[in-house]
Amino acid sequence: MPRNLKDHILQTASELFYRHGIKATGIDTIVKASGIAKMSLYKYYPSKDALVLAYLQTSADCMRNRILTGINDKNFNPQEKILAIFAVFDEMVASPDFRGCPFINAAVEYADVDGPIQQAAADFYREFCHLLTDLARQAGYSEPEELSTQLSILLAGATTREQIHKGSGAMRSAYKVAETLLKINSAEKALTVSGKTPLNRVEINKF
Amino acid sequence: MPRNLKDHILQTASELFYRHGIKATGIDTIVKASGIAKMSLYKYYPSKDALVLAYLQTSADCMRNRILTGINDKNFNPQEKILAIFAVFDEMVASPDFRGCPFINAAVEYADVDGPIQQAAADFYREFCHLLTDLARQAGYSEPEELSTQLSILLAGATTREQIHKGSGAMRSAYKVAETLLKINSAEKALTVSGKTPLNRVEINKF
DNA sequence: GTGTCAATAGACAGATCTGTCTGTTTCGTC
DNA sequence: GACGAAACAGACAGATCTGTCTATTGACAC
Repeated sequence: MPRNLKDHILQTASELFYRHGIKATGIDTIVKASGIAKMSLYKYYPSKDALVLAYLQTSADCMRNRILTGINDKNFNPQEKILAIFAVFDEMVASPDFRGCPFINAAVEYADVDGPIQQAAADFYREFCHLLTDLARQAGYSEPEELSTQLSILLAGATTREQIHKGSGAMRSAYKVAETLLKINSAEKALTVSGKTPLNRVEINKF
Repeated sequence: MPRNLKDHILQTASELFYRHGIKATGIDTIVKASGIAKMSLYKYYPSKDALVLAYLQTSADCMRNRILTGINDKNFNPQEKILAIFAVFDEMVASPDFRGCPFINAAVEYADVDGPIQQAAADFYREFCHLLTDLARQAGYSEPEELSTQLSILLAGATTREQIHKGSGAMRSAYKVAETLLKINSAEKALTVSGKTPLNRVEINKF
């Protein structure tokens, strides 16, 4: 059912790369699974590395979409948006197909290569932290970069833990910690600015 | 300089596995790097998988040693021991040879294999969480398992982040969060038990 | 010296992987 | 029906990987 051959190849390859790992997925496996000819694959993707890069690209697009949809659909304030990101991640790890973060996995598989694949993985991570920092800044926190680092650590750690022990509920634990951090930093910031503790407006409570 | 041939092979293999990845390290590479004959390797380790398992075993031993040394040397109380674990991890990620957690990396490389390698990785993680839970219980926290989950998330997340972006100081951020969590949960526990807030005894401040 | 045994050196088999090449088939357009 | 481009089918080269095999070296006990 390939509406577009190039996309069909990429989609099949992406599923296999994510499920079994990149190095464990050979070209012949992709060719057989997608039911296309090997020459067609090499026509659209001149090498396996090119295909892997495209896979990481679409993974980044997909992730970005899910996150932005999750935080922009309802009219959340910045603080609520941050917590909504944890809800998006909780959905992700709950999927039966979940097998960790594609970027971290790729970075691990291409250990010593300081090439485009490592770069792509690091780039997405950087972009993601940037989003968190922006939200923290918009929410008015005094140390947005430190806070976003802490939040990204929680997300990466819970993702990893769910990868090793599926269904451990790690993302919900991470959510609780994030809630705490937002409350505390919010209070600190308010104290330094206005001298009194603001209301706690974090009441999404998806969990 | 092989005092013991078997150990020498394992040590060389371990360094290569950790630095370049397991699948990226071939038997011939190990043979050349260690300066031994291939038959010697297969005499002591009947397959590459056996060598990988031994690698994970020694990694676990090494990690366990460092952690236990870090928390048992001085006479820390349980709360201080928990924070001392973060100090040990901060030392680890600061090493120029640091390239992430060997167990997580192995689990990622052997994605779909539900065999002994995945098992060994999951086992260490479980054992480690157990230690954290015990310490949390000894410290008297009301929800030791939830707390240990949160702490392990912080450690795994900071380890991952340092792997992707070396020298980002993620472990110190994780340390700060851990400190906060210990304070807060300590207060909660004390309130439920005695009705008043205890002194904050966490004053290691290695950072 | 001689026998024994661990270790070496390196060829080898068989499998697998990436990437190329050669035909053949299919299908839309004229 | 005829043409041409796209896709298929699969053999093939060359590299690499695991694991085995043979022949040789070297050291130590007797």
